[in-house]
Amino acid sequence: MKSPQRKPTISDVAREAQLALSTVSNALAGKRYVREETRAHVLAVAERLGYQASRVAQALRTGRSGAVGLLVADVSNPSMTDTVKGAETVLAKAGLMTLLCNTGGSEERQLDYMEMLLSRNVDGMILISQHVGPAVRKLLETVPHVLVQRRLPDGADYYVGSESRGAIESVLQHLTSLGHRRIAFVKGPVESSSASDRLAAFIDETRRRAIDVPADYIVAGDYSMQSGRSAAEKLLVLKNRPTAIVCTSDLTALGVLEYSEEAGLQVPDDLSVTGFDDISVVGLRRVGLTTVQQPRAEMGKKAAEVLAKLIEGKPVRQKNFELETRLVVRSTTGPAR
Amino acid sequence: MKSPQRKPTISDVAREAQLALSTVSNALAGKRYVREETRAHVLAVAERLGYQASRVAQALRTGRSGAVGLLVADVSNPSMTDTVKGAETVLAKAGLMTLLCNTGGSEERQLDYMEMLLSRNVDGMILISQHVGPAVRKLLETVPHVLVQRRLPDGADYYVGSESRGAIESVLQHLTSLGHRRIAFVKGPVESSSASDRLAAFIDETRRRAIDVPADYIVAGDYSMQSGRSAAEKLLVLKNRPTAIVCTSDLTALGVLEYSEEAGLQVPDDLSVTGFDDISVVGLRRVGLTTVQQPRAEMGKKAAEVLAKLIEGKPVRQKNFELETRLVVRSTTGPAR
DNA sequence: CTGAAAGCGCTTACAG
DNA sequence: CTGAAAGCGCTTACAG
Repeated sequence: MKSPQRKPTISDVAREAQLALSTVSNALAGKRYVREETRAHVLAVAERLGYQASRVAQALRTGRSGAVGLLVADVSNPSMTDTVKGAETVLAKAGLMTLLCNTGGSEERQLDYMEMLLSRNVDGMILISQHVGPAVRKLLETVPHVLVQRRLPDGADYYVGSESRGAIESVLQHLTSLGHRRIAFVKGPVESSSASDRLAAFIDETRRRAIDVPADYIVAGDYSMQSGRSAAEKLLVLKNRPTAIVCTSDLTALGVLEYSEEAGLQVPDDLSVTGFDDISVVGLRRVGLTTVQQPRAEMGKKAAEVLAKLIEGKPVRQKNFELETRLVVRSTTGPAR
Repeated sequence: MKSPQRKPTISDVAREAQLALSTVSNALAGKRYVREETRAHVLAVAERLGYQASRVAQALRTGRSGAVGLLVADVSNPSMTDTVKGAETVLAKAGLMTLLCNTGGSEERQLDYMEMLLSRNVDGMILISQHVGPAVRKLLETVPHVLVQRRLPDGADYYVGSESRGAIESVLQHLTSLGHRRIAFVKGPVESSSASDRLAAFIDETRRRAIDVPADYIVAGDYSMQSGRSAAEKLLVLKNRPTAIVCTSDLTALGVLEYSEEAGLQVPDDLSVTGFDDISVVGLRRVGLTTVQQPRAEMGKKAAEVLAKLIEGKPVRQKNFELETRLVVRSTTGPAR
């Protein structure tokens, strides 16, 4: 009579099957030469006892935990959430569990999490828009990892992002074709490489089109809705007010819209606004935001695919993956007055 | 000279500190009687070597993994995402890591995940809107757990939800005060206890107010935007068309709005619509959805708090937590014509 | 093809 | 207050 509480272990299976522990292990793993009958017998006994191998013991013995750390600034931010889901789904298929770490954008919390992950022997990490300073890199050296949306300029890491330059280019193409020449820009967080890519693209593209961008047309932001509001607040009091505002996140664009409409402006008659991401709600006709569609779920999936390969020791030749973006024109952009 | 690759283990610390392994372990754990000087010495050596205890080894030895499974149907669904974040944050503070499991609403995947979690010796589980059938309950028996938003009628589990009845009551109070008598209702998924709570409340409250609800005023839905669209499609062709549609999720309400406006109706002049959740975007003036605010983050936090206590073996007397909801009136509801 | 033994890195009685 | 030893549940050379 076994205690009903205790989970059966591999020894229980071995005893019940009248075989050595190692034979059971080999049979279960499907490795080495185990006679077909033996294996079948082992499997049957394991099944009957309801045996489930302890991943904890396996992890200790093999050094591989079958788990991956997923670090993200804010899981509840709609522009991250699909990436998280995409990554988790692919990881699960690859037999890897996801340890979710919501860092809130704090480097300290990020480092704490990373150490916890390392003490749990994670097989790898995915960092979505995380800090990549020296302390972080130090820890990353010891483990396979993929960076998403934020990287270091040296390009030494595996990186998945989206194509910034083409995106900004298509936004400017669209706005200038509507006659806009006074175009402002709301930046993303300074630490973010994708934010600086977009800014650089904006500067280059406006220059190329001989569009003059006064210094006060470029305002700070951090991808949040609130930063959109304050950006709008600053831009709309300018003497030579912009006729269009390019935002680098949908939430920011929504903040700009909200503030501008509260201030009595008509969109798009008085002001055109563009976003970045195409989060689900902005496609509603009530919102109708013109924006750059980013393949958010695909970015998560791609990052997970690359990481899974790295973990399995398969080579991944390409280091940088810049997925394609696409401009979606809706109703927040119109002809310049 | 140590290999730079290998992480230091407790033996390394013991050797370096010239002490027995067990003394180091005791010093680090802060347990038992270890002389202050000894402890200080151990700590210093551990620090110097950069020693981090292996959680994997600890988990195997103690049976406690310090990890918790968080099961959710869809992390990218804005009505779940704050709950996930709230739970993760509180768990992290309690020293528990979160294993994220995106089940996609499939009971099979849920069960697979649960077995994986069990094989990893998780200390507990939080199930957000998950299945709670016999197979699931069987597995739950072996581990502390808290259910969120969906429970079994027997009330045997710890449960965190939101107050459905008062919410529906306030919606009906609001609509009837605007003169609505033809009020339709879009249901949530049938397996969901909160969905059935809301339906029951709707039926009771309309009856109490002597409002007649024809059978075809109550239509199926699953909280998704798409189900809102199809619900609207069905409702708007009825001969005796409703003047108001009560939805049990914001996404559904957005779907209803979208379809109705495409069909040429004016909201709220031709039709009033209410939601449930108050996800962030519906508060924008462009959307302006009248809805029931649910304390989503708090639900996650509460669930995590309860679970953390259960794991620490502290008693939690209250089994059911129904957090308060609040009606937020915006611009999708108006007088019945 | 099968079995006996060591060991992954810890914690915890137990003895001193 | 400190140390020697067993054991958590596995996998993996190694020998047969």
